[in-house]
Amino acid sequence: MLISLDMTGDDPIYLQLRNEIVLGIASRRLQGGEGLPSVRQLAEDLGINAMTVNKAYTLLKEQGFIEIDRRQGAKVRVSTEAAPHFPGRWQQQLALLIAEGLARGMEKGELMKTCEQLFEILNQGEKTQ
Amino acid sequence: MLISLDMTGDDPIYLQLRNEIVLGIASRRLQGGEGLPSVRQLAEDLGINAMTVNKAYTLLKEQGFIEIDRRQGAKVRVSTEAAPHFPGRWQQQLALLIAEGLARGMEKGELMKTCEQLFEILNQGEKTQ
Amino acid sequence: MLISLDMTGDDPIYLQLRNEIVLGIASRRLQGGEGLPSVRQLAEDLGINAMTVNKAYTLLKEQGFIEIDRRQGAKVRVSTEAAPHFPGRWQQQLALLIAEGLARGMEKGELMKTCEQLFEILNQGEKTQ
Amino acid sequence: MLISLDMTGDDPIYLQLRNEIVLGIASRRLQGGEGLPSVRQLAEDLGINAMTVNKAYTLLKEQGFIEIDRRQGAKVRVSTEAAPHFPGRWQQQLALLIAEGLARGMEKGELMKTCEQLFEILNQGEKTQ
DNA sequence: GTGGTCTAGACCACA
DNA sequence: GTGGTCTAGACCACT
Repeated sequence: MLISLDMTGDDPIYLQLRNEIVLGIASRRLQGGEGLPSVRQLAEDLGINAMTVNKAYTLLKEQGFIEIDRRQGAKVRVSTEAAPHFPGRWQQQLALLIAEGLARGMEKGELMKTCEQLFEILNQGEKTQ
Repeated sequence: MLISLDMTGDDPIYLQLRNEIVLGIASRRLQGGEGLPSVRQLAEDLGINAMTVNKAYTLLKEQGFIEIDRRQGAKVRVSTEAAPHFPGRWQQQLALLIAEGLARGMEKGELMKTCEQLFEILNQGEKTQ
Repeated sequence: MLISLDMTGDDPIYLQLRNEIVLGIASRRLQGGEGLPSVRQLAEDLGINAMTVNKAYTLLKEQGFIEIDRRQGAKVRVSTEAAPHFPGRWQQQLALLIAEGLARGMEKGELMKTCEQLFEILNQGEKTQ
Repeated sequence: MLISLDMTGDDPIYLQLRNEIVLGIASRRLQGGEGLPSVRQLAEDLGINAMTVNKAYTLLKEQGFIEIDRRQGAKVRVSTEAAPHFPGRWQQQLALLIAEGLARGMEKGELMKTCEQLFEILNQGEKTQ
């Protein structure tokens, strides 16, 4: 799976990495149960600090996207049960994005169509960026 | 319009303020053409520094949500035709949120329903948080 | 002659007005010796404060573009002899603009062509904005 | 690279600093990819506040002249392909300067020669002021 | 180490 | 009155 990071952008690297992995899981390029590269391996491949990768993995674990086994390394979580402090923050962010569209005069149909398209693209395992 | 800020959270105050105003515009609690409080006034009301409010206003101006008139202060932009560097970043963020839902096993219907509900709540001018 | 002002933009109104008049002189929509509207008249036409117009006229007089006669009002200066503190500042600003082009990788031919086109457009008395 | 600021003039310091850096890039005193001093370092060297330097850097970043890397600080952008909201404003300013020349009776040849000279001076990496 | 954010208080340009 | 700029000093996030 290709991971692209922008070192000069405003977003912290560990967040970019976390987001890329979430996108990978959603598009099933990363299957449930599939193992992730080790922290050191991935750090070397991406040319970044191991602590940065570790931070991304820890975040993903806290948010319920992956599981970390000290012996087997990290792997994508299979079934998704409860996820810590998920819905509130997520809905809040989604509401903000929708508000931005509304504030710019976006119609309901236009918004729903965009959401549906993005969903389909991800669900078919194609790459969005 | 009530504005609530979390001074202890991780999100910068100027961003929270910017977001609250965007939500206000989307929900029409702030009408197009309506004047916003002056930088100093709002800073005093919220108990924050004027430069912080200034930063939020400047950001909103750059993103096309408000206009700043040297004589009358800031006011909500009426017709939001021009949207500087909008769609790319916005779609990217939306795709990420949808991916988070997908990665947690959310169904398409569930997602679309959530989006629609959020849209309706905002469009009816009710408060979301 | 049409004068368009942007009340919400970043540039001060008196400067916008000064610039519009300079453009008018350059394109000969305002002929040498031609009288300008009185301060009060122009202020009323444009819907701005008379002091703002006065400031623009004073600036134009200081820079040698117009002459102000207390009895006859303001009129475009006919022959252009010496102009106070002109060349230094003007060359400096021109150098900065050219530098911006260079810093963005603009070629010499591209730059010269742009300058020539702008010159011709103005010299033919057509409107540029 | 020497940077001279006029603390008593009308131009904001952050703008003067921004302009000096643009001139430096255009004249290749600052090479593409070259690192700029850190915000604090430059502020101390110039005897100004760090936030003022920060504002100049942020502006240069938004206008595509430099990149800011959280790890290595700011550096001159190598390939300047993307130029956010560049041409319109730039042409407008250039047209105004040319109009000032025209309104003072400057001939076409004189203007073109001046532009060419300024271009060559910058392109040869010599200092203009 | 880096840049990003925030504060309290000041002065200035504009209208 | 408005926003724009600047200062000195502080704390935080990221790497």
